[in-house]
Amino acid sequence: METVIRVVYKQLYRAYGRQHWWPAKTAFEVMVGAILVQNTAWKNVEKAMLQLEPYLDPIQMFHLPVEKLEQLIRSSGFFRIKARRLHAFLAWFENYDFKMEQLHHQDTLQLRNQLLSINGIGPETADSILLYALDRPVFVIDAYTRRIFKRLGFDLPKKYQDLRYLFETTLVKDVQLYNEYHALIVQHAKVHCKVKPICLSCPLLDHCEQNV
DNA sequence: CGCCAGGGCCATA
DNA sequence: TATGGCCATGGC
Repeated sequence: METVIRVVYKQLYRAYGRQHWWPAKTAFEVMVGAILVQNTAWKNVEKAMLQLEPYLDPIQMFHLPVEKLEQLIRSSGFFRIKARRLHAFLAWFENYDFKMEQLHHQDTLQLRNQLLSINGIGPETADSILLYALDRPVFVIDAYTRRIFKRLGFDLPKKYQDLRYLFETTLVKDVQLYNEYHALIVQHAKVHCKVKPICLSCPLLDHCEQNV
């Protein structure tokens, strides 16, 4: 299993190359995007981010009326819930004076627990923020990760923490590596393994039991 | 047209 | 602990 995790990374990197994620200008945008993209196509998030552009500042966004915020992020779906989640996140960020620098002083585990305590931020969103906005060595697990390895015929741990632990102990503890790997998994999912499991051009073909 | 996206919460059993 | 309903828009 551990070997496969490393091999899959090599294969994906060879097939798709460097991904340079997260697609956002600032760390704050990354955090906002991480919430908006929950169970949503990134395309829809892009439109919302465009609407949000004049308010892409934590203080301004926090003081936005929730109804206004709802309309701005409408295209990202679940807009009422997500507006609340964004606001809850910003209320937490206020504890750090809305400053990224303050966040950087905080311990990773502390940050993770705090993020998870915010209503609307679960494991994947928290870890996405930690990895892609705060450059912490945290491996992000998503549905694609489970799907890909399941297709390869492996029985992964069901619990999020266990699966994350597996990746983090198998791979070198490196921010750039975790960043690339998760990005590659998402990129791969966009091209292959979407609905039909059979893909002859799949870079993981040799390992995929569906194709044998 | 119907399906489903880079989840998470909450109510049940 | 483990399912199931729910949230909602837009691309394909």
